Amino acid sequence: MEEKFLQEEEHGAEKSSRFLTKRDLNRSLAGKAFADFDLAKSAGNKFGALEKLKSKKIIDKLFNEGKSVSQNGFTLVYLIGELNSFYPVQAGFTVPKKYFKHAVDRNRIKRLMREAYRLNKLVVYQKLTSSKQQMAAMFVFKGKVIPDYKAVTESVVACLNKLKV
RNA sequence: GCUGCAUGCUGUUCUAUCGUUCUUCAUUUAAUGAGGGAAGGAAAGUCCGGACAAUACAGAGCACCGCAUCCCGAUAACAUCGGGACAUCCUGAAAGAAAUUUCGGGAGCGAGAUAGUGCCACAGAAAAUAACCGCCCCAACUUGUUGGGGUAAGGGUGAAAAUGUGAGGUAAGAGCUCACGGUUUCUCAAUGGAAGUUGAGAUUGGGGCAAACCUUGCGGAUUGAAAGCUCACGUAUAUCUGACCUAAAGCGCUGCUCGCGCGAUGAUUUUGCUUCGGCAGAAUCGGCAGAGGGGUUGAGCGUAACAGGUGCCUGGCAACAGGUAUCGCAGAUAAAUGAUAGAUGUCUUAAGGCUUCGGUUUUAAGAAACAGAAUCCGGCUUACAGGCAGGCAGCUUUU
RNA sequence: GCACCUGUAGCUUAACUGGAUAGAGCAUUUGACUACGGAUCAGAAGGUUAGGGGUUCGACUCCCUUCAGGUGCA
Repeated sequence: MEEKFLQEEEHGAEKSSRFLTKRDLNRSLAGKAFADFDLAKSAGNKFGALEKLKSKKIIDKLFNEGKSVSQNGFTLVYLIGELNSFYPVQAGFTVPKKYFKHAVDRNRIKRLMREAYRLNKLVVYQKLTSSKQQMAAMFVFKGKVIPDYKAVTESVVACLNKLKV
């Protein structure tokens, strides 16, 4: 089941290759060689576009079939499977509109979560690389008050450690 | 000087480390390096007006929706903006016996109540063809009652009672008459660029509500960037059921109506040729309702150069316009513009030093709002810590 | 982003074309009945009609505005 959407992506990529742009080039190249992923070479504190979870298909699949762990109001939804990316993990961050009406507050929490993930993602990368697996992940904040950076870091690290990979 | 109110402007700055996004160049083939750009006055609400895009469009009437004092101007346009005027409302002072008027300040989100319909609870005789009590006249007799009539001065009810006050007049009363006011409409004169204002004269007797229906005037084609264009993928006008129509069913012209047009020698789509007038070929063709099944939901463009910003000059009371110089100023899409640490400016509090008692300075602690672009502009509305500016009101001090 | 709808007691809802004290059911609470509880009977409390402003003599109702909640889109 996990291999299906990868095949579809490759299928589409080949057929549309006449209309490729720079962005498409990155995508097709990244998709071809997860097996060559070198932790030492690509690792670091960066968090580029290819490490972000953007495909609507995968996100739908993630919320339908994924498992979750939670800590202090932070929920991490994840799904082991193959991605169309070079990296072992693609991650996204979201805050529901229910408890935070203003876009400023939602953006602030997402930024804090992204920063915490960026600085602490190596643990997961090492695990997944050693077991040759890929994972889609989505962090959801369900609390009612805006947390500070310290609390966010603690909770995100706790979530990552709880993962059973 | 302090406090409060509304208005306008402003909306701390910098360094280091680690990062995000767009873009240019280089190395070169996937990433790395270097340079540059990266939220607001409201980016918000989506309340108006446009640009832009697609679709539609011979025509008339009706319906529907929106706007609404008047004048002059501004603007691409607006329900917007600037300047002025009036109705109306609030408030202070003065005059008068009173109605009311005059002057000052503030608001002013406002078409028509003699086109028609409707509504005005309770109370009250009566809520819009006013007679309950009262007042007056006449008649009758049982001599204080009944009947007929006149009367809107007085009573009380109410949000509102039929033009206010005074005098004449009368059987009693009444704009019935007069004076002074106010209301409606008109004429003349002065003044002003105009709306209007002021004065004189004539006329008038009609409660309120149109943010009730409505009438009048003006305006409005519909849908919104999830528009739309290109590419890729895919493609079904399948099939079944129901009632109906059988050359008029229907289709088109804005939703409806009228009217008109088309309706198989036809219509629509499409291919080839062409002397661009057409010619030839192919495919499809009654619609309605329901059931039922299938596919896509990726990429690029639109998309960042303009009713553009800033400075200066000119015109204008101003909104704004013209000229000139200069600048290029976000472009994401599960959605970039951040995190940490430190310094700095502002304010508050506490302690200390100096002082010409107005302040100034050092240290420590704390505070800093409303809020995040999503096609783009012009407005409106709402939110907003602190600071600045001029204005108004109150209190206090000095002269 | 665009278009639209709805707010009445704790909950579910009435209130006519503006007219007065905003009415009911469930829940809550007090008392009665019972040995106790339930059911039943009698009573009570609970409303900024989402907030603010306006029109009107008078507003849940009409108009404007803000807030909250919800719906739809190729």
